[in-house]
Amino acid sequence: MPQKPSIPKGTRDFSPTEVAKRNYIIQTIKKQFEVYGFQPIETPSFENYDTLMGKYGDEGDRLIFKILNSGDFISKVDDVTYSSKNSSSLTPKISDKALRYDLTVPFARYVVMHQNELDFPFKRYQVQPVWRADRPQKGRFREFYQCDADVVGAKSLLQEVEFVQLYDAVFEDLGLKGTTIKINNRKVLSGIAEVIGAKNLLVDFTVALDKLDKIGEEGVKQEMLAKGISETAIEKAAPLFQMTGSNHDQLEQLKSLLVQSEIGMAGVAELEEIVTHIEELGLQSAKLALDVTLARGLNYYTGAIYEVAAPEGVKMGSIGGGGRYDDLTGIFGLKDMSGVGISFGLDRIYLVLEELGLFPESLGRSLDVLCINFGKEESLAALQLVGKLRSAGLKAEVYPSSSKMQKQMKYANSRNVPYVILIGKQELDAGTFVVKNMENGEQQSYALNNPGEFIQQL
RNA sequence: GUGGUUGUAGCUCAGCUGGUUAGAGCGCUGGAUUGUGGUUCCAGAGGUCGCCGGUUCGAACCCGGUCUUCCACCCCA
Repeated sequence: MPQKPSIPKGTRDFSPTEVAKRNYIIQTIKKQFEVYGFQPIETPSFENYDTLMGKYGDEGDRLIFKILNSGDFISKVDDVTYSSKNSSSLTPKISDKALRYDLTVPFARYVVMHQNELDFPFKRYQVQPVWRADRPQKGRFREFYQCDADVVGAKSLLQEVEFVQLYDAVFEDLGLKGTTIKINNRKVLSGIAEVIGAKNLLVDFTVALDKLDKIGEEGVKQEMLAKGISETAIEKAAPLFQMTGSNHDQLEQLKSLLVQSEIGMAGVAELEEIVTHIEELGLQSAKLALDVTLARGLNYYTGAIYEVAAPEGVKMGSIGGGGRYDDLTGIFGLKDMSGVGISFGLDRIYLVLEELGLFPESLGRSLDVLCINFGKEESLAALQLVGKLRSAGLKAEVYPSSSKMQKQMKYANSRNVPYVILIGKQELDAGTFVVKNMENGEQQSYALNNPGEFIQQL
């Protein structure tokens, strides 16, 4: 009985066309990363269990794919743990490796391990798959690519400014107009929590606030109440729900709200500097928008937070995100190493470009020229010609067998080949080859000993 | 992790209150057309109805389980 082929939930096969499109996005991103001075590194697909666990919160721990130990791992578990049937205490005893969950934590580990070889500030980029044991949905996979660029060892806000420009540059290159780069600052959120007297409920407060555009003002208030935030605190936070106007208008409103909070004012000052710089430098097609409700779950962010929204009308979660983390390497024993970085979600950008029809047409072209095969003698001449075309950098091939012309033409058609070359008996005798333009059907004849004439026409 | 949803030919989908040999369009293969594709005409191939079990004289259809898809939570790229 043959096994029915299948792949795990949330994973995908990629066809030649899909790979071409994905590579197009990756190359565009990598090119800008390098133009901005980042260097590539790669890290293993799986890390030590302890490297990853505890870095992403309880929710994150649940979504990490653990790798079962090799050998007779179960016999090494003590009876008490084994019979307790408690997954969280049993897992670390039967698994000491786990699949990479993102690229930031492995990068932090990398920086600490290689600190003596690195020149700081160190700017690295990394394009690799990550894995999450999530339940798949549209734009959510269990295996997907992240494209990260981070700087460690530089506290200057100029880095934050550059990352906004980098986002803009990539989306401009991809022809993706109208993206919104949302920006906020963790210090502002801390300040607000402080001012309203909910300092110890910062996380619950920000998570609830983050949902404003989704569940509305009433929904947010209810969730805050449910999380134990007092009504007077929520009352004080009320101005946040009505923040309107330009980035600067909103900053002014924040200032009056946060005047009592040192950390809050520091966050506002940072935001102001970034926003002002970007205004002076200008952006090509993206829009920078201050969004006080932007929270982002990852708890290692300490300063700026970014999130990129697809153009209006495209229903898709964020296509990129990032921020400043002052002490990411601290957990691995390297103190005072500030980092800031951004990430592009390749798979989601793909879906957005597909939905908007923004992939260049040439990506579907796997072949520039197909040579029709008329028989033994003719195909030899065809191979010689194809060799010259290949030297000129054209993707060219001879149809492998002298099937019916109709079949060969159909093949050319379905492979989207723009030019078909015919070398039959007549041409061979005359020392010529005929080029058929598949788009308009026009045919032109060239000398076999001078294919350069044809190549120049392209 | 919670709740829901989907699965029929390579693709997109029909298939009535359970009732003979499960259909269409597109695609594919062959022919009309022995040196010309994307239009047309003719013919043909192709299906364990996701999988396992149950109810029934009888199941694509009803029930249970399982896998998958998509959606809402949770969270997130």
